[in-house]
Amino acid sequence: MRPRALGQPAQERIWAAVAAIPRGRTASYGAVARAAGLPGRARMVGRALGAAPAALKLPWHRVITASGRIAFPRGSRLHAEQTRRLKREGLAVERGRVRVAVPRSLDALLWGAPRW
DNA sequence: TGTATGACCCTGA
DNA sequence: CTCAGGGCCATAC
Repeated sequence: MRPRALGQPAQERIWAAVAAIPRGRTASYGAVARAAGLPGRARMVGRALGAAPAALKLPWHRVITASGRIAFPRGSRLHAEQTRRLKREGLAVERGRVRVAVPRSLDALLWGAPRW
């Protein structure tokens, strides 16, 4: 028996939750954890993303911290990469902080931001 | 077996 | 807004 890292099911639920984040929207690590049935385990989300096979093509860039910031250190390669991808989806990113560029509806205004 | 380390979060000061 | 403290838990050493 091969030691299952992190517990297969949990990791896969996290991947599924991330895959479900709509384009142009974001979700916090904690929100993804809750959506995956793992409340309080936000750290596991980052770990699962790092371990995710590239073939899954997950929208990992749509996952940010609860405070609306990019989790990677400023100046790091991944920080730049995530910023680029978010901007390409129409989101405004300034100093590592993500802001809704253009709210498309009242719903977006009321329900926008991190939660989903 | 024990300690350290994070793609985190929440509360309080 | 920042900072510290405590919680979380799979991994690495």
